[in-house]
Amino acid sequence: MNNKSIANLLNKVAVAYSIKDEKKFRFQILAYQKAADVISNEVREVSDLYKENKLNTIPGVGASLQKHLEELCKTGHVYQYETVLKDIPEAVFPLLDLPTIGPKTAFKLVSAFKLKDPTTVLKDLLEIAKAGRIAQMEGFGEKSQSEIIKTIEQANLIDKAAERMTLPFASQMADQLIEYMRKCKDVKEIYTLGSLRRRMETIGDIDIAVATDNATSVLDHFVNYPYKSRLLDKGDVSASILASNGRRVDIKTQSAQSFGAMLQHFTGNKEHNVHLREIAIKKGMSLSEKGIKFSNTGKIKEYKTEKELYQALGMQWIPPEMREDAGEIELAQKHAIPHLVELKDIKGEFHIHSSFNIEPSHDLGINDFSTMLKKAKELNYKYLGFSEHNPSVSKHTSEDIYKLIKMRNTYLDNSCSNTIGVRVLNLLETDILTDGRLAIDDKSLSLLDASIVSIHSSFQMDKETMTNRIIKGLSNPKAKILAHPTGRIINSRPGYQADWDKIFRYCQQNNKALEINAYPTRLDLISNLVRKAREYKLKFTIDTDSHAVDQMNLMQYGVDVARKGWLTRNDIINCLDYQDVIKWMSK
DNA sequence: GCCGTTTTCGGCCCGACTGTTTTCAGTCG
Repeated sequence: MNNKSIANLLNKVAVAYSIKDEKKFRFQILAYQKAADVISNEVREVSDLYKENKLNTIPGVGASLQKHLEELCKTGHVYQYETVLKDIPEAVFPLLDLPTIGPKTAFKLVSAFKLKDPTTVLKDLLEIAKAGRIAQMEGFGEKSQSEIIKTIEQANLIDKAAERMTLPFASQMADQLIEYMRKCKDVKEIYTLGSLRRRMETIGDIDIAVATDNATSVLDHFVNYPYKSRLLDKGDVSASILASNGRRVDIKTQSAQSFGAMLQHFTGNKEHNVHLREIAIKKGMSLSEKGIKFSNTGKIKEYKTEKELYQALGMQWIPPEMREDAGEIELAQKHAIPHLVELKDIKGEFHIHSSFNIEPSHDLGINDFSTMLKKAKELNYKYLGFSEHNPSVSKHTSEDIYKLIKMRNTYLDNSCSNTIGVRVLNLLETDILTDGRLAIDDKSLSLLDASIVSIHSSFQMDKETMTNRIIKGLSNPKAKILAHPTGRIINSRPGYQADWDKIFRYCQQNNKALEINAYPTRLDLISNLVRKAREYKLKFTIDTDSHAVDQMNLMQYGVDVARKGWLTRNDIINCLDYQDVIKWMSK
């Protein structure tokens, strides 16, 4: 059973407790939800932690949950959960995906109409609602009935777009909207909120905050957004639309006077905010989106900026990317928040695919050396590493491969790099073959400053074989960077199974770097693994993996992931000067 | 069911919104 299904099970238990007696089980419900949340974000598999006897290292898992998880890993089921879930029809759960329907409502509906089949429950309920039978039930009315019809029909529509957006996609969508919103003179300040502001790798909805003295004017402007497909909601202070690409956009307005409190509140994440409020309570304060209420006076103090709000709670301002309740609050209380890496710290990159044809195993880039070098100059880079895929092994002898690489290097040395002041690194993206050998031999590798190595085949290996394969690939002295380490493709392919602790330890002991790949559907290494790798004091590179010159603009998203992993510029190889990069590569 | 620079017992986040109600339950972020 993987983490996702375990989290799913714990959430179901929470739902069952809500239905049975929400008051009585109030804190169990919270505990189960929290554990489900932690486990769904945990990079270590629960089944592995069980084998290593480390279940107690999962935050939010105490003695009782630990016992249940052990039973689950051992036998595949948990007696107590089965007992609890016995009275809850499976058809309840699909209804919970509908907005405005929670455990109680779902259970009432499923019971009243004896809905059994979870695969057809939405369709069945829609027919019942359309026949007007819901409005007759106690606690329901015409409005809730039409709301149910609307949300089920809407769910069918939205389902196709149910995949989360990648960060770059959401970010560009928000930029476009923000540019439009700035045309309204009443917009004083405008920011993204929620997961987008926290720079999560994938985003559900776009949330926007506006500081204004005239909410009506701002909201009127918003609902006239040209790329709107329809209006979802509009109140006095907030509104929601469905954009023409099917994505939901929410906007919230607030006076500049308490804009900081609102920004903080809606940036989250939930656990971060809960933790802050617990701290506030101990100081006799109560925290909300309006500001801080002091219990001795009963008065609410407003905050213009987040910084003032965090200060009032006795801590440093926390960059949004770090707000996950992963220890950042404790750091802020000690005024020890690291100075996170910024885009301007980046001095070059190592993973660029040009169009120079060395008859590679995988895709070529579409632009030539000089085009990419000019772009590097524009970005104020001091160096650029070319990392075409290695010449295909099946079609060439090792002697052919040697000649191809040598020819590329000659062209590169004669490129425009000297004239424009961007140094060139002779690199290559070399496949780690299934047995862990690199795709090209040492003689060819000797032509390079260093090699990026990566997995491009046989993703389905078992964990131990894959771990050994990666480590063996990295063991070549020329192999310095492990590219897109987990191999995941967002919304398409999960990463391969590997023992990350073992790989991180190897990298630490052997001076190897992990890549943070900024390509929109990769964003790999993923941020929670970055944070883990950081504990090993590893070095990282941030690369765009560009196959076209415009993709070099995507560096920001790699920096976002690095920041989310708490990295400073000292952790990152491409924040070094050229000479220090060369020194590191030859170590 | 979890957790500990007040605690191993006794706490555990906050407000808005909505609909069905005349004071509240359920849902959401």
